[in-house]
Amino acid sequence: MSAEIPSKYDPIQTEDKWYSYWMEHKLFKSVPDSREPYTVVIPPPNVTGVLHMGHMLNNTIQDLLVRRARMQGKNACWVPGTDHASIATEAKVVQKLRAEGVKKSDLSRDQFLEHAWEWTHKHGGIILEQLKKLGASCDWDRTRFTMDEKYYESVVDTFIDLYKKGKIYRGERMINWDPAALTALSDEEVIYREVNSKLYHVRYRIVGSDEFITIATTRPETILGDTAVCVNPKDERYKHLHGKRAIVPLVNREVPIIADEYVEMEFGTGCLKVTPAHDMNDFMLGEKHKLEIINMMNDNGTISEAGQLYVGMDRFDVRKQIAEDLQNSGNLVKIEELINKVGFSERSDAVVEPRLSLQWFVDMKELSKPALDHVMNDDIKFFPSKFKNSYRNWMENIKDWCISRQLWWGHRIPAWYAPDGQFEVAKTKEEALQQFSQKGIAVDVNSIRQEEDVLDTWFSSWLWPISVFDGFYSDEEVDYYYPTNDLVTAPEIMFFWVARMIIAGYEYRGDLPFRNVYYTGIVRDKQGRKMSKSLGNSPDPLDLMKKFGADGVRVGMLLSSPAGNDLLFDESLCEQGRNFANKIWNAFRLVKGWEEKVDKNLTQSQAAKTAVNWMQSKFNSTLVTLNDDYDKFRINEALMTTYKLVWDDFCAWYLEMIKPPFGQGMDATTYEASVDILEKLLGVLHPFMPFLTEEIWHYLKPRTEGSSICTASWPVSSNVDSNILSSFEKMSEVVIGIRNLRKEKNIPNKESIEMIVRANQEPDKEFDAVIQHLCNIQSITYSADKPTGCFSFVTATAEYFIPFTQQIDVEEEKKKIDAELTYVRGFLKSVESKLNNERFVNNAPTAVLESERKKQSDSLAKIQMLEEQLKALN
RNA sequence: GGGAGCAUAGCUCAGCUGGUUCAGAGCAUCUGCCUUACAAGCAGAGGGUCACAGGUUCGAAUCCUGUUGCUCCCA
Repeated sequence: MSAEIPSKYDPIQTEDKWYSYWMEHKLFKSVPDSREPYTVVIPPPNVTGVLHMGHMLNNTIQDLLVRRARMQGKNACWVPGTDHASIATEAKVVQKLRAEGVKKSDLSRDQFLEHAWEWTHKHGGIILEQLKKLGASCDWDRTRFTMDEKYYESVVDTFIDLYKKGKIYRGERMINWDPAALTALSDEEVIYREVNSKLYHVRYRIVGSDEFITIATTRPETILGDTAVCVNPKDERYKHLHGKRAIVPLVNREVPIIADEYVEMEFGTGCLKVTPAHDMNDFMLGEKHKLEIINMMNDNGTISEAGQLYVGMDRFDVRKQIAEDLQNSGNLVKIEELINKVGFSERSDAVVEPRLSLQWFVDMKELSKPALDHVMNDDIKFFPSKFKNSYRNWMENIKDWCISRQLWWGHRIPAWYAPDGQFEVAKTKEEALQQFSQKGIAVDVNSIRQEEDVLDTWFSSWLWPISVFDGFYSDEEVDYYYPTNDLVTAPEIMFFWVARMIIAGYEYRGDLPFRNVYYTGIVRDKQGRKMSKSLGNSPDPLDLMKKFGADGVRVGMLLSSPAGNDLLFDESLCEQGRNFANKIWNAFRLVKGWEEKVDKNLTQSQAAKTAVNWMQSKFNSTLVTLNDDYDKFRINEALMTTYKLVWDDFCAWYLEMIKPPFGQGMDATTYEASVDILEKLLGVLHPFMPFLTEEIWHYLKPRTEGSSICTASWPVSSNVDSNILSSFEKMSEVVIGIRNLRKEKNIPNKESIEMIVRANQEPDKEFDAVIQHLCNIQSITYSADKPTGCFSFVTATAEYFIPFTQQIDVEEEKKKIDAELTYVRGFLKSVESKLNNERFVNNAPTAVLESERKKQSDSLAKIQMLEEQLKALN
């Protein structure tokens, strides 16, 4: 046997073999049937993305949940797919074309889209192939893409529906503008970073006076668009200026001096210039105080005609130039260094420009209400629940959602414009024409044109849990699989995606999209830095899997990642995972090796019988804990529970307890029980380590073609004998005592010894045979008297004696007993101080009191034993 | 500026409704072992003022208040 089964587990060979087997036998395929469904939809990765460590963590957890559910007999359905990721993908295609010397502006929309599709077909789906290496048990027949024909249609239909309901409108609003990508961004696509800036102090002359007022700004170029100066009404320094006017330097425009609580008196000079067209807060001030709006910037970040000066220059060049010009005109008071936060585009990394722009919006106020309520009342549960707070905070202050993007790659907005600018929202040009004519607007096929903009990527992904089941056009699948069960995702996209799926779920299905949301942490490197391409600190997941095996990496990922906490990734975690795999492998080799040593004539030894009984109870009681860990999404604890059950209980204790002495055979009863236990262990291990467990499962017993541990049953807990569990605890104390004694006294393990036990209560002999087996003890005798000429050690309930095999150091022994006495006396003192406290005795619950009294009597007995030992030595 | 969270062993974290000397786990470290499944292993050991200061209580890592430090989200 050992010739066939290698001594080290080799993951590379087995993984591909079993993944093909699983695919071949369609073990992950799901179609609606009479079973309870268990559904998970994958957070669709970018279609042209490659697998990174974040995906590894996220998909390992999903696979774990799905595999367990499948074993529990549920109809497990994990839907994979990809997202068209409009900005990210378009940027990549633009970049690729540029490298080939083609500018996007030289192409027509259709030509560009052709390139984009080509790119998508070439690079799309790589990531899905990589997920298979990880062992992901998705139903690949269901793979969806957010720009699939049907999916595209559902996005467009949703737009039209919301428009008809009055939830979508077109309007001029302050939006985040990306001057590099030339597109609007949603608030969530703006990343704020601290940068070193300069705070320019600029003085404005007061009209009709020689007095100046000094404002402070980090963006002096926007002076060109100033339409007011603002101070805090409570600010004594400026009270005399309320209602007066100031002159904007260089452009010499007269603007009002207004007062508003918004101004912070402590910041800068306590005086603010107001540029409503180029700052969110200034825009609000402008609306409130009815200020003029001067849009002094072009979409590419250069100064427009309205700016009067520096027309056509870039905003950052102007910033330098205007500082000089203000200096020359005598208006620049001083420049301070300042660290402030500046918004950058998530995609192009350009400094975002707040800009007034005509865009499409979703009115979120009403739509979001059920989504808030159903999370707050736990219809949808968040794990960990702390994320409910930020969710509520966001939902209660929700802003309208800017959904138009000035891009080509994506779902084109179904709006049609007449030459005069009037528009109709309709699915097709024909319908649009009809709608125009119904309103008496004379247009024809050639005069109307479709909106150029596409929709925000998230406007398609928010339909994901419905659209993957064709839920907008057919009930068959969606009625069965929806609501899905668990969503596993990163907290970073709680607002982008999770919140909006919940909104769409209630709007279009009248029901929650998923019952539980498990938020994973961010995978960071050992030093706590985010993994990124530029830092080069992210290992390649495929390399890791080659090195440690997919199972090893899976275990490594889960070892230290409690829900919502960041994971400080270190290869040594995968090493630990690989070592665990090897440990299981060797345990299996040991058990399997006994198969040919089974001797039908042998009867089961008492030690083995006890061991089997104990292991069964231990397994069953641990399974209860394990199921509870899963139910509470304590994933890493579920792993640790399993890890200890296998490594400590099964390998370190059980296998040693039943291991026959060298050269002897194994009885059939114990062998069969062991195979049975190992099979159950493989069951609870399978979600963590699918490949290894499948390999061993097939070795362990003859299996029929097509059978798999993937669809074997998750073990069911039964019969927990709590007596044997507590007897085991006592036994392990004794065994550790003997091992220590042997070590201290240099009594080799091979030397068989006697043991005498003096118990202060009815002795627990349950594990005596096991103790003899584990510690090479010839006989255990019980005695009321104290034997002489022995080493000894003491547990809570008994005293153990091993006869001397050589001279002993009396002083050394006395020292040890003294130390133990000191400890137990201290313990007793702390217990008695409680018991002597009348208020404790009167107030503490009976159970607590009783346990204290038990402690008292146990330690009194122990002290007596130790004192006697000491006396005996003297 | 607004909101949320965290602080426990060298590291990563448990510690659920206050109650075993409650101060735990895994890893790392140290010591001894190549013992016939496994050195990717076995047997042991050390290591912490539970951030700080108060308070509530018979009893606080746990509940309350303040302080300090850190993180995240939002503007």
